[in-house]
Amino acid sequence: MNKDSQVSITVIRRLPKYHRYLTDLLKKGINRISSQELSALTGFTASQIRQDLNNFGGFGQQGYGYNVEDLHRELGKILGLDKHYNAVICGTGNLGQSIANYKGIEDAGIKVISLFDRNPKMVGMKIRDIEVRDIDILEEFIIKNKVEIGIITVPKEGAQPIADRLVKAGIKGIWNFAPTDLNVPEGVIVENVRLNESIFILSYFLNAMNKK
Amino acid sequence: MNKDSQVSITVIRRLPKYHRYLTDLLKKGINRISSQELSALTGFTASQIRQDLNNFGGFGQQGYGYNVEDLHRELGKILGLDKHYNAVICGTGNLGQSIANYKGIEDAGIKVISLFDRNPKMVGMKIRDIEVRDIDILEEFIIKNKVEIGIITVPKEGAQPIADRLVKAGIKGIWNFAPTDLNVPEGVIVENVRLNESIFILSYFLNAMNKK
DNA sequence: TAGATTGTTAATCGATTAACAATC
DNA sequence: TAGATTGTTAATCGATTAACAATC
Repeated sequence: MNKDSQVSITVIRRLPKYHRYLTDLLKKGINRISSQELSALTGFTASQIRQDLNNFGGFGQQGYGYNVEDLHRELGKILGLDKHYNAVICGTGNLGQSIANYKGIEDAGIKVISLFDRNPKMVGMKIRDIEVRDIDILEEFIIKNKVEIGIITVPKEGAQPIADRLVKAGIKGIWNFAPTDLNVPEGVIVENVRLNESIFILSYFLNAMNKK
Repeated sequence: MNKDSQVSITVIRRLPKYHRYLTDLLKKGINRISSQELSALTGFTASQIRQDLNNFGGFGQQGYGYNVEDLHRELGKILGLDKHYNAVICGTGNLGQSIANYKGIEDAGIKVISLFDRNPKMVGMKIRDIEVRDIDILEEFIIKNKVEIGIITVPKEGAQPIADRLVKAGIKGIWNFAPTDLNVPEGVIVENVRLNESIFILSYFLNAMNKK
């Protein structure tokens, strides 16, 4: 319905980087930036930056550039950082615990309100003041607490069954750390973190470099 | 020098997914697959798959398709999974510990042989049988043990100084988990894992979805 | 041989870059 | 006003898809 939905994924994936540098600039007290200066910071071309931003409206001013505070705020809105969501983490292995301790998640307006595990030894424990609950009460908890995001840090094999349960309980988005492609109905967002693919890419380039 | 280096990064980033599905097929004992079947699995078009693979040579056979074992092995070689590298993890926070415990890293032929931290309370501890050493002896250790990969899991501010030290000590590749863009000399590979950007993207699509 | 499926060229599509008029 | 820099159109570049001859 809105023009946001037509903006290509390649553009969207550049937005967090813009936002990150604007956060830095804001901290430094810089209140004005040109596309050329942003280009020097981000490595994207000035032309591309202007094109990207203009997908969402004219945030700049001719002869001046962009106001850092305004642009930062607008990008934040576009990224939905002003919205608040409850999340749960499924799987309390090392990765699940890392995510529970990861502060960056709050910058996206997301609050982890419970962890879940099937291991009775974990149930009842607290990680950064967040309680670990039995995976049996997952659906019940999600519905009761208006949880909209499920974070999957269980092993590969368990990921799809958990995703199915999350979806059935009404979750809207999944942050998936399991190295598998989840099948979810249309309308449910899945964002994958592919550690395995990332390390393979590093290996590829090391290998390619050595061949030269 | 070799044709690999001309292959575009968009193609390279699809290779791990091919490899992953071929690993699955191999486990299932399936020994033949067509580009069309691979398409159904991966979601890439059959045409794209044939194009991608032909960047590295003709692995298929007309009228037959691809031999799963052969293709799996060839992709493994292309990704350098047959090579072995020593790695160290800098930073023993939750993320560093997760990575130390992450088994997927071994699939890339990478062995974490030490962790480093500046916190004296951590030094001397073991994580999954890997010793935590004082960050002061980082360079010495790298040179002595032929370490080629540095994994950065320290906070944002510490990332660049650590990267500089890693590079000076002769490291060839960096797996960077800090939310910052590292400056390294040409020839040093940096592969970033951007948890902050990933969660922002999830937020974006949740927000976009709700607007519809 | 007939059928199937690759390898590869050509066509299309989309993303990036260049250029410049609009305008602050 | 003159200078600077955006917003936006046009040109270029690269990636994806379609098509089909080659060939197993």
